[in-house]
Amino acid sequence: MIPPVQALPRSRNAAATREAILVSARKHFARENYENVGLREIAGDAGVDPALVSRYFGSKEALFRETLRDDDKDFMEGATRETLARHFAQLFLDEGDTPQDERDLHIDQILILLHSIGSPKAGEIIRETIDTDILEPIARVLGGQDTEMRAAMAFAVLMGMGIMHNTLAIDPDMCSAEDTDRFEKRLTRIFAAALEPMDD
Amino acid sequence: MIPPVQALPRSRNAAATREAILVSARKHFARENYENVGLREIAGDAGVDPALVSRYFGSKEALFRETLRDDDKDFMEGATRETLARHFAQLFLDEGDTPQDERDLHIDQILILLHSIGSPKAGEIIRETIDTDILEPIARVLGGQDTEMRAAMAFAVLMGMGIMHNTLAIDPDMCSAEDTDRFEKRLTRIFAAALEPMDD
DNA sequence: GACATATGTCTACAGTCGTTGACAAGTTCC
DNA sequence: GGAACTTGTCAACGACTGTAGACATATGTC
Repeated sequence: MIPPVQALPRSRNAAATREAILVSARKHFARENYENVGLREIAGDAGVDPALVSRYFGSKEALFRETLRDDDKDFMEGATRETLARHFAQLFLDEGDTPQDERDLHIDQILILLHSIGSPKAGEIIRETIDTDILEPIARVLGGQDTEMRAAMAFAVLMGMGIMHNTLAIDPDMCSAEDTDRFEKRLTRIFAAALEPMDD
Repeated sequence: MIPPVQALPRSRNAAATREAILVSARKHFARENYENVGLREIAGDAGVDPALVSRYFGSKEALFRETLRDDDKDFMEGATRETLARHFAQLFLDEGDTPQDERDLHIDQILILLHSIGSPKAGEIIRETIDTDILEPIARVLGGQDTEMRAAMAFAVLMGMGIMHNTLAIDPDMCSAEDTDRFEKRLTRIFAAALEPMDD
């Protein structure tokens, strides 16, 4: 189903195999639940013995946490207070001008969040990640009243849409280009309602 | 942690114990992942041998499906095209005039959906439930263009907010009554943006 | 009371899981 | 070439899971 991450025999190199395991783990966690991903599958796709995973990362939980780590991740980059709503809509619609592999990493990481959101063991890790890597950056860009509230609500919308689209695979059929256009317009309108300060 | 559903010894009564198992299952699935809920826990809280669960419901999957079934469930009852946005906001804010136990059942069922959304085995069942029990009723009330799309987007918002609040327990701190008020206003505005027909 | 049936329990199986410790095979350095 | 170290494999443990079949016990009927 999922193509092996690293088929070629790797010369002995701790850093490289560690990375291969991490990449394989990201791929799997982005497709399935925390509890439904086995260390044996991760190791298998990385071309490695399952025991190595435990030894390199300590535990499955630690591996999962590592999976979400990203040193230079700022997905609000380039967004100003005025373009926020459109920025969010683009984020969901997979547009914008971020380089492809960086974008893929971000998408995988968001998918990981969405898939394991209901898992008690992964929950604490996910909560932290959302707090520090997502909500705070959003709130920092926002001005005016209720920055925390608005950030949380906007991300809630993004999350709901993401689950609808990726996890549940429920999509209103948008056959024509006009349909897509109206969807995008409405999406921007919703994000605006969540993000913009109250005017009354 | 979770108090036993039925502590008293039950006289032998197939229908009653079946119901007790179902109630216990609902409680557990509303608090944890599909794979993290064991038949032994469900049976334990129902005061019953684990084997009985398999015998009464056939399989864990079938039990889960039964958990979501509700013969007279129409959570759009009383909503008109004009009051929709407020109806949704009230649904989330736990207001309205539905009787308490019926409301509790609905909330538990929604929590079940949210918690196991990432589980591959429960996924198909959840998808069906959302389609027939939620999206279609919403779309039926809506008029005008893009009824499916608007229904899906409104539910996505509801789902995102629900996960934020219940599963992730992330809430913008709303200390004062005015905070809550502004939250409610914004929520209604978001739902309106998702539900109302485009006017341009 | 005795039988038949419905209801519930007990034991155990086959499978999966994460993790560990002993061992093998490379690599590096003297 | 041999020692010291790193890197990877193997086998297995203990804990857990959903489920099935044999068994026990209560209920209902004659």
